Amino acid sequence: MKPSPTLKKIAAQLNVSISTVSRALKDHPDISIETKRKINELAALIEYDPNPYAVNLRTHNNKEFAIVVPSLSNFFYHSFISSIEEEARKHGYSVFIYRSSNDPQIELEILKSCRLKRVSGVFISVTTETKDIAPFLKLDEYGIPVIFFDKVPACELCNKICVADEHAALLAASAILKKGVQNVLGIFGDPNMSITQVRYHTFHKVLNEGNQKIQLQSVNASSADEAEQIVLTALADFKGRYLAIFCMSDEILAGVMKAVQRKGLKFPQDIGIISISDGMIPKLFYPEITYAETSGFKLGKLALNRMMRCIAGSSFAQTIIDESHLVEGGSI
Amino acid sequence: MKPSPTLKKIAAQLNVSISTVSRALKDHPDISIETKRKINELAALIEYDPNPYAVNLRTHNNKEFAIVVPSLSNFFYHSFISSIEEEARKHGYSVFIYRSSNDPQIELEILKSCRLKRVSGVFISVTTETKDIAPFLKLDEYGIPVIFFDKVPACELCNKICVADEHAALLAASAILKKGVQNVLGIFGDPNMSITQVRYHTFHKVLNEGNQKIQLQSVNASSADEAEQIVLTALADFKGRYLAIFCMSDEILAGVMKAVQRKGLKFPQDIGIISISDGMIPKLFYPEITYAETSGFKLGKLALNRMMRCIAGSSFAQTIIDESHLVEGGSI
DNA sequence: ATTATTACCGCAAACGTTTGCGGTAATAAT
DNA sequence: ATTATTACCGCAAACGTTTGCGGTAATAAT
Repeated sequence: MKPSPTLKKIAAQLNVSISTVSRALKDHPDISIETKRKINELAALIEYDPNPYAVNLRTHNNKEFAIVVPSLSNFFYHSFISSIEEEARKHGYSVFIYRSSNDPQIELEILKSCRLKRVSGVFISVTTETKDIAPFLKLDEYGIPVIFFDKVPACELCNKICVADEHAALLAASAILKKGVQNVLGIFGDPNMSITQVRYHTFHKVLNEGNQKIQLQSVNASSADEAEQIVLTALADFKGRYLAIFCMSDEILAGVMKAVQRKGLKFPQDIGIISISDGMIPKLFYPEITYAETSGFKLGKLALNRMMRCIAGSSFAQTIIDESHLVEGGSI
Repeated sequence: MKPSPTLKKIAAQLNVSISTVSRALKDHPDISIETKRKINELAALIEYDPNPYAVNLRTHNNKEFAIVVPSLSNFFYHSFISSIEEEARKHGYSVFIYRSSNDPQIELEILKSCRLKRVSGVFISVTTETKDIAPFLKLDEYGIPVIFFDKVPACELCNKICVADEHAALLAASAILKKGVQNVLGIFGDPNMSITQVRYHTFHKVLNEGNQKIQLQSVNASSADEAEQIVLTALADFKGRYLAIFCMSDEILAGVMKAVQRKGLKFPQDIGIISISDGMIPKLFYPEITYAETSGFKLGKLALNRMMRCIAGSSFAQTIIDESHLVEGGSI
């Protein structure tokens, strides 16, 4: 366990003061080029790097962003995080990721840690059980901007970056209308989640506003297995009539596909399928599933942009919503 | 931007010294219960939390692990990381995740940051281009244990945690033998990766040692699309004969399934499929794909256990290899 | 030859902790 | 009534930086 190089050691070796070394390494104009040269040389030789704890204790600022997510296994997060990281690096920030395991207690600990470490900013997708936004406001009090994404709390004066729930649902519904399908089964997730409500509402509104007669049935499924069962019974109900199934999420799509394969149905001939997705699952099937895309990439750039403004002093709260687009796969 | 509570403020308010406050909060026996009570009360009231930078500067130890991965979109990582986190929490450690984007340069920066922050330990899956292990040895010099997992460098005296490449390939090959299939197509990934070599070697060895006459053909595919093409041409070659396809990875499985669906083949009747996987992709199909599992969960526990021993002073390098098991899905 | 400017550097305090050591008042032992 | 013990607390240094301020020697201006 060898000791780390410090300013003090450089100073002693070169018979100068610690302040001089510190200033030389920061290229301060007060220091002569000759001493700067000597100091930089020695520093490079012994591989000096400033102790971040000492620096932070003194200066109270670090260049780090924290991203907090409930889980890692999510393609949307993946693209969002990649995007943020790439952009943050350009601004000289590094980012690390915390995982809350969808546990509000752990989330709280993570937030506290972010606060104590005085990170420059926090991007967070909250737990499904997160109700209390006080801890987030507290971060703000300490001058740490918080930007919510994907799973956002119901809070007016927060910065939020949302996937295009509404637009995606609209695109999917429009696609169904264009196909002239008569019977539609919509499968949605947890009815308590705002994402579900928005998608449900928009989907229904668009389908009902179209001047076609559509028999629309909607149900909620809390798991892939449940979605599978729903489809199996629906297939019996709609026997003989062409049915289009709308899947609100990848998880539901997975269950639906299980049922479709189990029954040996071909799409788009026997049945129509359309989904909202980040694009991974839909591409596993043939024909590929048609979906309204919710990619995190552009959103990440927007989020970081918003963050930089917050750091620059903007206290203006804003909700940014991405646009979606339809990816035709041939499943409807 | 309100100021943080500090020991000094508590001390001033209560007319005691900073040392007394510090000791009281740590339940030091030198402090009377009465003063302890007062101090703890005030600390709770103003929500005092020690400044981690000051603490670390003084004590040189934090209770944090870093996990470094090339990418987040990987189910094996997901289970491995979950497992590590869960276990680490029990030991009072928190963990954060760094993402190298498979870029050796970024990886280097992350390692440096880990070193400067004197994290308690690093779990890392290296970049595919990482050749130089010097930076890792340097961490060791500073007393920071490094445990490699999944993508590990060729280095004898390192702690490594590996998925059960050999065992998984063996299980898959044995399953094929048991089914008595005559024609086998093995599709493997990048032939330069050690993981590919091990799986290839074992798979071939087991199939050839079985005293059955098997026509085995193996190819490498660097993408899902390539795997799909391979299957399409193979189906023409093996026309009329029952074929079993072994997929070394999820990516290859995805390509294979594309071809199988495109041709409208049913498994296990028309074709047999078996894979090595963490279990997500295989469960999307019906029947589910039979696969040899490479789960990170148990491995994570083992890795953390090894880490705790390293921290306790063990300098003994060890390679831990997980066992795999076959998950029957009905695809062969 | 005195004064003002410039170039260069160091002192010392501060950030917020932890901890060895010593010190006083109260109690217990001679 | 003196000495030894105990209970409780504070001083001060240290961790490794940064930075305002002042200070000296050399140069430029009077």
